[in-house]
Amino acid sequence: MVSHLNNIQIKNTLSDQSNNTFNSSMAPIKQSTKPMSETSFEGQRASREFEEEHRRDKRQRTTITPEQLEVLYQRYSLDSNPTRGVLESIARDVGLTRRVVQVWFQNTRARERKGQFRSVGPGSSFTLGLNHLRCPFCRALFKVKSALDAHMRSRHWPRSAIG
Amino acid sequence: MVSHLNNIQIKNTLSDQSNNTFNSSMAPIKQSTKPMSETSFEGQRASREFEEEHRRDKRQRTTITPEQLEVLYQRYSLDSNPTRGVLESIARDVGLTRRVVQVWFQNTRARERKGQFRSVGPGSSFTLGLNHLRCPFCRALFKVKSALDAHMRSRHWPRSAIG
DNA sequence: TGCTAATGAGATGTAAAAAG
DNA sequence: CTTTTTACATCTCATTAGCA
Repeated sequence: MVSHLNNIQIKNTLSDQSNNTFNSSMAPIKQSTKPMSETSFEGQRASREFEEEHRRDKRQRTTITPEQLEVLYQRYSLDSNPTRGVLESIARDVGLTRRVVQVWFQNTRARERKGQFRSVGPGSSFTLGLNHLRCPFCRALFKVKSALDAHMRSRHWPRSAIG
Repeated sequence: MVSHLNNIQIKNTLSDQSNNTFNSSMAPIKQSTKPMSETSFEGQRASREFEEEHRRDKRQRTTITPEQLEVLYQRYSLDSNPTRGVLESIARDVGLTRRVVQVWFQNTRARERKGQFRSVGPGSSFTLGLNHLRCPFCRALFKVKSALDAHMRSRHWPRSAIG
């Protein structure tokens, strides 16, 4: 239950960012977010390529790009519980490791259970802050739901709904 | 439960700024290469690299040139919420760090939200100090709107203003 | 002095880790 | 696997401060 009094726990993030420049200490290559080869999803991660050898003490947070997200959601709509093989296929497809994709599916399932999953349909919206709605695919912000809906329809058409 | 933190918890306010890119702090490279105006203060700033390491108590204000502004506004008109990758692309494009461009977009969004996309204070009175209109791209001043419009058309023609 | 780049704090989203 | 927690990344909003 982590009853440590880590409430206070001054986060070292302050010093983190400072000395976070690519140090020379080569940490054991855990191979998490390897710079995917020359797939269609390479652009955004260019700046992270020299981050592949992650820091020992730092958590390596993968930034999933909107393009990758779109594919992931699309596959998720087809099967939210893919087998290991399918998982690896998806991973290769989007250019992420199997582990990352797996975690994403786990988190997305949990998110959906909690009811905060891409409710493209009527009803709930992605409220955030005051009157800001964020598109789940790209990160565009909108002030009203109708605008977000229009954006979703035009830019991220849910073709998987066709039956 | 998600017991949100009511405790002290020193915030990691750095989360927004100085991220892990090759240029964390210092690095007087930020100053954009001034194309035409070779002023003297630039020289003294550049030659102060070493001293800058010790005294970084001063805030480093980047001067964005009209040329850079023009590109920034152009990209902004296409997408006011660029993804990380796009942001870096823009940064490379204009020759500024990603952080600077990011801050510019944040400030510009805030400015736009407040209804002052650029200049022109509240009350919709075009009075800018002394009945002056300022070009959003360069900083040229005009007394009447028609003059500004003409200037905009001739010098900063918005060819792709509409996506 | 006005405009605005930069900073700080609070809030939100979520990838990754820990607990179950 | 699920549920919960942690850490990090980014946003808004308010404020500070640098330069023409």
